[in-house]
Amino acid sequence: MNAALWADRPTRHRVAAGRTLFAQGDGFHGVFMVRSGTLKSVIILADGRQQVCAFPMVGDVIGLDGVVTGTHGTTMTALEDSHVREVARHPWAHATAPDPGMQEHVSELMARDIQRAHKIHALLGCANAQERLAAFLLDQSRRRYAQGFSPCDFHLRMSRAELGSYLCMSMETVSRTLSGMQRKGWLRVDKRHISLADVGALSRRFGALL
Amino acid sequence: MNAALWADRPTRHRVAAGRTLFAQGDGFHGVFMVRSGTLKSVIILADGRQQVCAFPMVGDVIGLDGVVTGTHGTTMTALEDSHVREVARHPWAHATAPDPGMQEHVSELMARDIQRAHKIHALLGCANAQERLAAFLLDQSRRRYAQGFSPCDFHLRMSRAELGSYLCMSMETVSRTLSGMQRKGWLRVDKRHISLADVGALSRRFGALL
DNA sequence: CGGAAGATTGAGCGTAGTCAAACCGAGTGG
DNA sequence: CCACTCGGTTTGACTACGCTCAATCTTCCG
Repeated sequence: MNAALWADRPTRHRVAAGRTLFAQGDGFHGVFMVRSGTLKSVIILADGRQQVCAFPMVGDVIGLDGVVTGTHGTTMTALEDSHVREVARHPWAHATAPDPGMQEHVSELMARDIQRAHKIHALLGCANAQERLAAFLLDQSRRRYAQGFSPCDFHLRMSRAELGSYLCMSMETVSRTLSGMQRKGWLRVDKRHISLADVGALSRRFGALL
Repeated sequence: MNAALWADRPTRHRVAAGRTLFAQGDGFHGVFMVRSGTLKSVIILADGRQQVCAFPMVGDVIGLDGVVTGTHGTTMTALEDSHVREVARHPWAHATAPDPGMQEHVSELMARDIQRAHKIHALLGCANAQERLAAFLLDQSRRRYAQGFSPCDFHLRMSRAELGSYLCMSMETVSRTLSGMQRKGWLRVDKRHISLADVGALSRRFGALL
């Protein structure tokens, strides 16, 4: 809400593309807010299987999951050169009266995270491959638009495999489904660049999923 | 952590089986903690499709998602007669200095919710029907055990259809998979009663998913 | 130029969904 | 007491969506 709250905290970090901010199992460092760029949050199961849980972007708060256990539950890797700001080192571990305004704000962002997770759960349970992908693209469109960019043209920062993991489908299905949508004239795909032909029509067809 | 914090709040509610505590779209009432019983949290998409997001049980905090938007994002229905306690009516809506200890505690529970959501996402992405169901049963086993009950015998409070929705599979697949596990001698199924034959063996085989 | 990583496309297969029938237990009422 | 309904469950048969395996192509970069 009011980012100026932490203006006096000089705890900025640059995370180069491909570098990890923190890894699953690491001791809890703190909570960060993404200032620029895109990252991916990955869970690694005990047997090595991996799952992308989120693609945090500008404004998102990351590292919250470590609050409970004291160790991070996911590995956070930058998909492109990104900047994050540490908004709280030990927001709840120390009983030393924390900044109430900060905690209030972080709580709101946590609630938004929970809501988002529920929606993804619904998406995975209710939607097929095409619907999932369309919903994801519409979400990306919205978020880019909210940042002042065109809602019709944007670059995906993640590989087909990463996107597939996030949406719980194989990268081949991602590729095939994108091709199919292009064949239907809904969008244009050029590598990772997406041009939505008619955002309104897409929203009307797939908006129920968001 | 210290439930005594709110001991002076007499805001308890009884929710009879089948009744809803709050519905999607309702104005935000408050945050509740489950004191007894089991509920289900359901998202209803714009086109009517439904998705079970969680089965809150004793100790879980519910209603958090309404904090951001001011309206509840899910419908919360009791699967059996349950009791909840309102732990905060408007924890963040009013800037009037809220109880910092309460907010701290709620934040921890929100973080746990986020972690849980990530694990479910991983489960849906990485595991097949059998693995999902086994992971769910092991989770139930643990939670019952944590409440002082046997980890081997417990009652499922939800129907096959509700369980299937939660795990993103059809109720027929739930039924078939349970039958298959019984055939392998891993457990006994009698209606909604589950008897795990060897929790250790199950954990060894499917523990990687939790 | 050659190697690597990502993306696309095809062929074949398998898991889980859909449709349908039968079963079961709990209520309800004739 | 039996017949009936109704919701939940089980099981079968068939289908299809998406996965796996594999080949090809592009782009990027040493």
